[in-house]
Amino acid sequence: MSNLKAVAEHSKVSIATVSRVINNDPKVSRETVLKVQASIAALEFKPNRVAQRLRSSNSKTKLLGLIIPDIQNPFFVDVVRGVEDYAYQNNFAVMIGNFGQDEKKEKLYLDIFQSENIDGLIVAPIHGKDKGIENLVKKNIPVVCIDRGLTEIDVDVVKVDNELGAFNAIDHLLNMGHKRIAFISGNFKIPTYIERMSGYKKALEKHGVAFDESLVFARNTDYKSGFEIAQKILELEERPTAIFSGNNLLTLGALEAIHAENIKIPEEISIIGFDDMPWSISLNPPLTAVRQPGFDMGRKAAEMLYERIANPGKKKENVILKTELMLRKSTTRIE
Amino acid sequence: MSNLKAVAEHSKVSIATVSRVINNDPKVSRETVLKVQASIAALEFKPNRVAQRLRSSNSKTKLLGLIIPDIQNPFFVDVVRGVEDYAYQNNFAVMIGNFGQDEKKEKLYLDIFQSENIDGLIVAPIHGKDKGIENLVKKNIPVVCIDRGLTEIDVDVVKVDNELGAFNAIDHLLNMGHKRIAFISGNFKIPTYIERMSGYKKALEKHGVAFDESLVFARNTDYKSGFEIAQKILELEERPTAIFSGNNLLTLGALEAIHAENIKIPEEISIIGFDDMPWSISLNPPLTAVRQPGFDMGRKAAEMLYERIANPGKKKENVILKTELMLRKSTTRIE
DNA sequence: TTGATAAATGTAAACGTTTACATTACAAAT
DNA sequence: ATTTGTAATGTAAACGTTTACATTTATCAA
Repeated sequence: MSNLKAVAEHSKVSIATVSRVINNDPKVSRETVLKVQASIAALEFKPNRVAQRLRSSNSKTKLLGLIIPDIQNPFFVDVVRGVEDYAYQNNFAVMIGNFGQDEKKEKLYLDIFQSENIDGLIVAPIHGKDKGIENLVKKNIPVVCIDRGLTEIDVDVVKVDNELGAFNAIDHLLNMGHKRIAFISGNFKIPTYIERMSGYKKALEKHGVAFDESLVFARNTDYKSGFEIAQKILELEERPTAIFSGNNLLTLGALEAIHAENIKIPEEISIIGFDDMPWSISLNPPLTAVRQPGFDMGRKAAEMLYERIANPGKKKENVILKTELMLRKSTTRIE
Repeated sequence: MSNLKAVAEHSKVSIATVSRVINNDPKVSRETVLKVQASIAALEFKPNRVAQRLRSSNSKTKLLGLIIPDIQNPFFVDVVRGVEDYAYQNNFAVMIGNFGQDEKKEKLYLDIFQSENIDGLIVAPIHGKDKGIENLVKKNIPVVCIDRGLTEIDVDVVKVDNELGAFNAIDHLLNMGHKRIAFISGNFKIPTYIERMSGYKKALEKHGVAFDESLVFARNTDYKSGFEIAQKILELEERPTAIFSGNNLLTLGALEAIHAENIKIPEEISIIGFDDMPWSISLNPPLTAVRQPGFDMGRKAAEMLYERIANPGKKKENVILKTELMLRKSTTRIE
């Protein structure tokens, strides 16, 4: 690869001048700008971003870190797309780390990204007391948390009103006459699920239905967990009339378990899933789901990160986006 | 962040010695190793990967580029997971670029990744004559192509036998008595679709069914295209009895169009999708699909890249993985 | 003509590493 | 006592930029 020096020699100026040209420094004459640009084109010179990043701490070389819990979860894919969309428009490159709910892996990515001198980080913390992320914030590295916040420290957050989202879903079921509603949750270490649980309880309260702990199941957030938990639910002596499933992978697993038992949805059991997906409408039957605006969350987070990089001292923000209950065919009224 | 110098001062050795310690250079005494390691721990020193990368060209700082056409396509998500899995085990970091079938964006990522001094690149070329990628290969930057190869130049490739995959699907439909089989394809600039088309034709040939160009539709590879093309297909005066859909997003779009018209699958129309997905089994009805081993492709590509980095001169490889036809409920026999 | 001021360009240090080469210390061989 | 060899460590240049500061050149007022 050609470098500044080569360009400088080619156009018979100093490397400083070339550097100024590529950085649009106004104090270089029109004439030399053209000359240098010609050389740059001739030699197909591209500035080395590694050297740029090493030299200048002030985010000349735009690089952004994005750490997500599970790239198999289409919700996070939407988030990635949102971040990437904004980044691309603003000439940032994005480095993605996927930690699959493995705390060690999350830590590793935190370290690597730091060592890569990223300008800022967007991350979905594995839990609310994530020390690794706290440290970054304390070091004044720009951080925006997504989907989940941090409890011990003030930080920018973009999330969804999980409590209200869950509340609305359960409220809908209760309105349709359901009383025994099972909840397939993710691990309660994850703040999101704590909030959804809280929405679940509040809705029951509102309708004067007693909370029954034996209807709540929390394991991992993957397909298999959904499948296994649903199997257990279906075996219960007094079978629930409805299931509220905590994320899209759990829902898929649950659906498979239900279909495997040849149980009819919604006649024999109703189901609402958290997370709406492109295929929800093509499922059997079309799934009633709580829609999270993943793309918007990603975009908003990137935007906020951008602002924080530009202005590190500014007050921390807490953005809460709305969910939407998408009514389809997987729920029905019972008496 | 603390640096080599700080550690050197703390442990009263030269920075060269510290560098040797972090690189496990055998020619440093047991004693000093311990002393330096203590300082490293005390100061929480992490080597700056940017500086490492700048200084040493020989891939000390393991960084890998991965460029994919569409992160919304779960097939590519599987590929990403495969690559990441291998990378993580071998202490590589992965930088991901998603170009959304936009050639400009692909070019930009190619440039950026190069400027980032990546050690190697895994990429799904936008078409077979991709000059940008050709250039990288010519510059001896380790490159592995995935899903699609390059026609003009010898390069490592990991792909799937698209022709055979499509052949088997169409053969299955023909065996069940279908004669008018529509093909919802992606753009024929993309080699994958050329190959699938070829399999489609060969199957027709085998069964002595005349090829009817008006049954082939090629547009983009997204949800919307699938929906719109399916609408057109359903409006055809003589409606096809089966649809072969070129990728999972197209399939989803097509399904929605079919459901919107209240047309029964498979009684009124059969459908097979290329790409099997976790939710295929929960679709209405469970979808017969051609399964591509995305995760394995990703892992294999990463592995090959690793080998090429270690041994740049080695002969280029061409790995072709098998597809599998997952028989479910979206196809039926007709007379 | 001179001196002052501004504009354009150049010089060289710095960013945090790696590494070729030089130096030191010490044991073993002469 | 001198040489030789080896192991451990240090010195300084290099990677490709940016940028504070210095220098040159041009412009213009006096």
